[in-house]
Amino acid sequence: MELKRAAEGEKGFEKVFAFLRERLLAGSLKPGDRLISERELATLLGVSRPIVREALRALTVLGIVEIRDRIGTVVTRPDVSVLNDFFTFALAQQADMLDDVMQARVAIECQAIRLACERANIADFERLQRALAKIGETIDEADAGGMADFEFHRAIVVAAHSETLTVLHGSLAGLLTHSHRSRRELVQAFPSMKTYLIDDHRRIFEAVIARDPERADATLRKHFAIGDEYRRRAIVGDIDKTASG
Amino acid sequence: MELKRAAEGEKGFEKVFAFLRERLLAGSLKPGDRLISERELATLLGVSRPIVREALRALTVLGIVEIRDRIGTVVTRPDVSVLNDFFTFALAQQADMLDDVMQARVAIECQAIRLACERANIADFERLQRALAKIGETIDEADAGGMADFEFHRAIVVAAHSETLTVLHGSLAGLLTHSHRSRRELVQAFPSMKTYLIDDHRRIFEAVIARDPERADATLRKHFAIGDEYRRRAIVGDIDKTASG
DNA sequence: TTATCATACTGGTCTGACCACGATCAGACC
DNA sequence: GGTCTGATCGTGGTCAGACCAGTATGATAA
Repeated sequence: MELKRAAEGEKGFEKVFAFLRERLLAGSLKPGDRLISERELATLLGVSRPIVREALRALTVLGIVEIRDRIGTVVTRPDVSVLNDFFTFALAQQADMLDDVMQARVAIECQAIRLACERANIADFERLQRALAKIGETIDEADAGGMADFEFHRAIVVAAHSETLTVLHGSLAGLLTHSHRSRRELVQAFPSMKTYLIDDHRRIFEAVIARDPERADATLRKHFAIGDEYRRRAIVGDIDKTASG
Repeated sequence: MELKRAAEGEKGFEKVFAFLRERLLAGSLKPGDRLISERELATLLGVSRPIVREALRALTVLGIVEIRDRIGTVVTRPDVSVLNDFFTFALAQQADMLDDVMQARVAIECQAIRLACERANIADFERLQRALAKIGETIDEADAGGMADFEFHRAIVVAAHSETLTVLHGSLAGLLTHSHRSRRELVQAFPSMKTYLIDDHRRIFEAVIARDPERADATLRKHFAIGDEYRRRAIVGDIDKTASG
């Protein structure tokens, strides 16, 4: 794609950034590797050092690279915390993005649970079971409860044994972390939510145990839909009429 | 001029970045606002211009700000597409697992098609229709055929009207681009694949038109599964016994 | 009033320098 | 011979001033 014009057409910052991007994407620069010095990079690409520093700083805020004072620049393992930075900024005005990110999380998790049904091993089952138990134990605690919820869903993705899905889910879930707290406050407003949380997660767990992808997917999807419904009611101010039907 | 390094604790880049972050989070800098010039910012914070540029560039890659040549730096509306860079880099480092990335793509696309069933408008339908027609027209061409295939799937995601999904799909599809060519070569080896390609995409299209999320998801999922099956056979060297199964 | 042009300002970049500190290895010391 | 020490070199971190190429604006000319 656009990787090939790296050394030629672009100029200045773009040139350096594209150069490094190419190496990073191609795999010739792996996590742990140390880049050549800023000065060498500058002369190599025919630009000045400040420009090189712009590019390195850009990669730094993207979490791709780490500049170590008086040591050098090393490639790091992508860190999700970058997304939190972005998210903090993004949320300053545009709160509607949350729903969008949530859609992506649902996507990843539903695919993950399908794979989990195929690939999960005993250890995965046990992890899910522990997370499920934790959800029951911490149902009345806001923070711990949210944590337990998060752990359960993470366990699903881990059970899929797909690193890509794990990374994506971790990133997306991280973005949603900020809203977790407010979401858990719903539990106080909607007493019926407690049984929903416990039963729903148990049903999801059972579907995975049964290694039934379709059921697991459907159950998980329904789980998210109900969560949305609760949130919708909270906005409307409709307090717990769920039992009435 | 005196150097006031101990002034604010942070220094250099951090100082500028923190300064701007404050204004951005506090809301005193809103989208559309134009920042003061780099030179003014530099003298204001007691740093040099290159440092200011590092900070501005950092905000640029985060999608918070846009540097316009000879115009100035303006605050932009946060855009999810900045995550594209991050995900591209992050996923590239585990590129050995193409199949893994494919799973993520399936995840995104299946979720997208569900949303598309709800949100697609006439323009989306028309785009899908055009892409579908293109697939039929280019069925015998390797490159154009692959492009048409990609366009169709992209049209699905676009129809979901979710920027996050679009960005993620774009990143993942980009990573899979390298394998596209080899995949299209299968069409030559498996004549039956032509009807598969055309009919399958048409069925997917019809499901979206019918606004039937379940059917669309299932059909799309099956579409991917069949593609996998063809690839598996190609590896085994089993040439076109598809009609039998 | 309108059209043209000079000027001041913007970002984009380069050059060359200084600092403080880590790494390294030769030489001194035990 | 082995260990310690210290000078040198390389690194990132930063600065100051300069030039370029366009834009925006206002003053001047038509």
